[in-house]
Amino acid sequence: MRFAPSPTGGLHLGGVRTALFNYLFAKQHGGDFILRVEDTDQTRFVPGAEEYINDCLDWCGILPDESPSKPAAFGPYRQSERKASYRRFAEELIESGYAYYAFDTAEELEEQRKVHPNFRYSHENRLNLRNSLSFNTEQTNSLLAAGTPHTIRIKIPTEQTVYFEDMIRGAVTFDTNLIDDKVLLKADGMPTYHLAVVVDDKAMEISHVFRGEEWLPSAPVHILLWEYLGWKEQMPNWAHLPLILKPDGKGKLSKRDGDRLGFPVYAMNWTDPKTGDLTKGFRETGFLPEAFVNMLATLGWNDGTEKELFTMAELIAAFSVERISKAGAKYDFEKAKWYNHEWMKATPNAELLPQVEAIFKQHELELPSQPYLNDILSLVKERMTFVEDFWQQASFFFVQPEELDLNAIKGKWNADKTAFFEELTAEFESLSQWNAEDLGAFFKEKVASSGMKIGELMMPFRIMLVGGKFGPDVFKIAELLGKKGVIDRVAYALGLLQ
RNA sequence: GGCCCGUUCGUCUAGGGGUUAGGACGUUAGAUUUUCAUUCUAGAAACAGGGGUUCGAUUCCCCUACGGGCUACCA
Repeated sequence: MRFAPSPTGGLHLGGVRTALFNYLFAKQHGGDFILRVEDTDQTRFVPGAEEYINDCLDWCGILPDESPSKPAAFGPYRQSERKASYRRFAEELIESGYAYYAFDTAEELEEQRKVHPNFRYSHENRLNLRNSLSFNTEQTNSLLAAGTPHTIRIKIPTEQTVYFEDMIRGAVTFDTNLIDDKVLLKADGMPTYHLAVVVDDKAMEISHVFRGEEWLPSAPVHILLWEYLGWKEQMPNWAHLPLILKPDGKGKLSKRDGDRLGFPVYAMNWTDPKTGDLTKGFRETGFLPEAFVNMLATLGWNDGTEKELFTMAELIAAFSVERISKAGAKYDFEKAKWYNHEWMKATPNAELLPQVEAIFKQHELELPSQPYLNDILSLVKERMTFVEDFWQQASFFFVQPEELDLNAIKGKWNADKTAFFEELTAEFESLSQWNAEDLGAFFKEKVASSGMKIGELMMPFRIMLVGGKFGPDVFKIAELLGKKGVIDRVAYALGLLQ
């Protein structure tokens, strides 16, 4: 068995999900995994896209089979390199009466659409248009001999019902009277997607096609093509996946929605080589690949239990195409963040540390020692949704805050409090133990003997160390900051309070 | 307009002829944390509508409505 995710899979959330489902299915059934990259239209082909898609899938942990049973000869194919082959099959269809040459220019057809708003190139009007069905053999041959630009169109039959069994939707039927004669080969000699998928899937011996629901209406054309080319027996199974929709409003999720609503829609940063526009990726937004994959897999699929957190191995074991839902899903970035938070907590520090260290580079700071960093990460990890949050949560450990939120304490400040902190730090000097527990006990004892309330002194202490009303346990912070750090910060704050 | 696909809390979904219609995100309240966040507990919140079939429909069938997709020499 071989599997092929949709052609542009990798760029967009939906595309990555298609590839993921494809991968899970292939892993379960022992199939090779092929990434099918198609560049049917050279003007649309984007340099670097193929490598980018591979990098995205690699980051997600979706990897082509390392030892495919039939490697080189089985693609992935570049359509621009296989022009002759597509032409040959298109002409074969003409010979067998399933297709025809069409000489109408794009402009002529456009004109038709202006006059007849519901214009379709079909059995209803094909004999009134300029093609090898309405012309006699002589006319056609002379046009061909003169090198007249032309397309090749499929001749859709009348009065037939195309039926197929979709792995997700079950029986789907189409009335051929309502299907138009799609272009198979364009005037420039390149195939359209319709011809290309069929020819390539045959050549690659694809057994299962996973693609988005937007392809459902063209499925009958593909099925007819498999039949007319004489390959009916080898036709793959189809699975049309539900679409991922905009969180608000209407329609499919697009990369513009991400920009507009402030979340990524691509797996990784992508810079369009033509426009230079950057589209932000989940990786660069701070998502862990495990969380990204988990979030994608549970968008439109579940295992029937209440389990929501899955590793890749668990997904491979639990996945089934039948349990993919049929309806489109509005994308919810809040839930995506929750997945990342859960995975952040589940990921060992050692794996997070390299990314945390990168933050120090960004801020051009000297890297603290690993054990120290590790302790701090443990302390703030569960408060973080993204690795980037580390800075917001813990930067005060490494940089003494210059701006302190003094407003919170200034109003009630008095000489007694100044005295309290001066004495406190003096006594710190002689403390032999320096850990959160002892510090807390010492602090409380000291407060009690001062006659003041603990609530009046805890907050000032926190603000002196952290700079604001946030952060983990004060004494934990004090412990990690070290004796000298604490004494310095209290002195600094006292100076500001004078 | 035509065709195809779909429709359970705001969102993602479980369920499936007889259920207190379950979970998660979000939200609200309370507890913990003498901060903030986390965490915990509790609450509000859904079967699109109408016809059948049936003793009984959220579940099966039909219609309508709504949503989405496609309707290019784009994929």
